[in-house]
Amino acid sequence: MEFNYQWDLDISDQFLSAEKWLEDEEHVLMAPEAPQEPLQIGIPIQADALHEGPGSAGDRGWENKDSKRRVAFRTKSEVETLQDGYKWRKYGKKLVKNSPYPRNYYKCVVEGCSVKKRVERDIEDPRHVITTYEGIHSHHQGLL
DNA sequence: CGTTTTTGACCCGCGC
DNA sequence: GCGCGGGTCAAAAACG
Repeated sequence: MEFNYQWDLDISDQFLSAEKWLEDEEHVLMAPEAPQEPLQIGIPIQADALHEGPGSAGDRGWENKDSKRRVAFRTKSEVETLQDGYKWRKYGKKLVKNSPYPRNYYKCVVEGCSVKKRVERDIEDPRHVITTYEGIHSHHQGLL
C-alpha cells in the first residue's frame, strides 16, 4: 500500500483545532506518512510516522490522485461529530466495501469555501475515527 | 418556518 | 460496454 499524502498545505487552523481535541478528549493524531513542515508547529500531538494506516485494510480511495490537498487524522473518539471550529453540512453517507461502518461526507458551509471532509470509523479500532480534510479554507475559522 | 439531515438515486471513472 | 465502488445531489423529513 502506497501512501502519497500531501502535507504541503497550510493547515494551521486544523492543527489548532486538533490541539483543542487533545485538550478535550486526549485524542491521538496519527499521520500515515511522515509529514514535514505542518506537524512541526509544536503541537503536543503524537505523530506516528509511517503508520500502517487504515488503508492497510484496503484501498480507501484517498491516495493522491490529483493534487488535491488532503490531510488525514486518526483520532481517538467515540463520536465523529467533533467540534473543529468549522461548520459543516453533511451531504452524504455511504457504506463502503471494506468497512462495516458508514462513511460520512461533510462540506464547509461558508460560501466560496469548498473544503470537504470525510469521517469514518477505523475498522480495526472502532474507538478511533478517521477524519480526512480535503482542500484549504478560504476564510478564517471562528464561524461557530 | 428556515435550516440541516436523511437516504436512495444518480453519476462518473476505471477495470475487466 | 458494462458493472462495481465511491462521491454527490436533492427531495423529503426532521429539527429547533
